[in-house]
Amino acid sequence: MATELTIQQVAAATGLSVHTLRYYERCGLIASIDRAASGHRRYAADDIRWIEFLTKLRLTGMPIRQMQQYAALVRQHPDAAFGERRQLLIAHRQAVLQQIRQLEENLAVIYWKIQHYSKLEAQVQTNGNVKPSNAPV
Amino acid sequence: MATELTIQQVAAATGLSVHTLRYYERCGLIASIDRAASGHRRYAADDIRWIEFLTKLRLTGMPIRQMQQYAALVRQHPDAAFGERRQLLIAHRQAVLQQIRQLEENLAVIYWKIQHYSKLEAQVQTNGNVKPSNAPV
DNA sequence: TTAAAAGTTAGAGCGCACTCTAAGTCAAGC
DNA sequence: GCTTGACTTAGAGTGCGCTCTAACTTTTAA
Repeated sequence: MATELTIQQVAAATGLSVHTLRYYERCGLIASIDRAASGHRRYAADDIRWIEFLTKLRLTGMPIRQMQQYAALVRQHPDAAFGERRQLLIAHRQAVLQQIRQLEENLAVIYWKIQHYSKLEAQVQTNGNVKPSNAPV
Repeated sequence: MATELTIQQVAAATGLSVHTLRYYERCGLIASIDRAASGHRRYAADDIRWIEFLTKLRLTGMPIRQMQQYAALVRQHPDAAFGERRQLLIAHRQAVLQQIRQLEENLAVIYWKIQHYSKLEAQVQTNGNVKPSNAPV
């Protein structure tokens, strides 16, 4: 096929480093990549798509271990085990939703604190100082 | 004051381990905690509130380094430097909002994939197999 | 009074996810 | 032909954020 990319091109395309690409292959996240006669890796379009999906799992906080499980399912049963794969993704989706909820909860406190500082600053502008407080600042 | 807690009580209250509490103090995230005559730490209510805020920063992904900067500002200028502290939190808020956006973007792909697996499974139910595809699975 | 539990410190160790190095092979341009 | 840069491997190193250990002291409950 015409579109066979070198490792460096794949790095540029996916945002991963060449080191990380080799690391992912070594630890089983990526199946063995085709080689040129020289032994150099030649990535196919499918490989790129798989790597792009992997990075989405990573960016949503899935640990390498779990990605390895998922990758193993895909590799061992390319045309089956959809139920298992789906279950794994559903569990992950739950984790991500939970993570977003937690971020939003804590973010609310940060919003509050920023506003609080605005008020204190305004006090400094008018009074020259702030009245003592025992609240954590 | 009546409400002076031991390190273990604070661990239970905040969800941090006693190790982490000592570590946070050692690296300057928490100012020196009062000691009993024995040398044992005695945490005041204010300390707990500060630690709770710290954990919100951590849980939203703020690195220890940045928390140290923030803690230093609070410690060095307890009744001033509101502008600087506010700027730091505003920058962090931006980072968190960005993080949430990214999670949501990638989550959409995971949703799609789950649905895709549902369809493939349905195909297996009716056809006994799936038609070959060159899309990454 | 004494055993067990909880506290202290300095410093070592760990798990994760990369990230880099060394020593060598291969490819592309002058 | 030769240099420069990209590629290969196995394995070592890094940074982060804890987490644990060893050796010791203090508190608590039986």
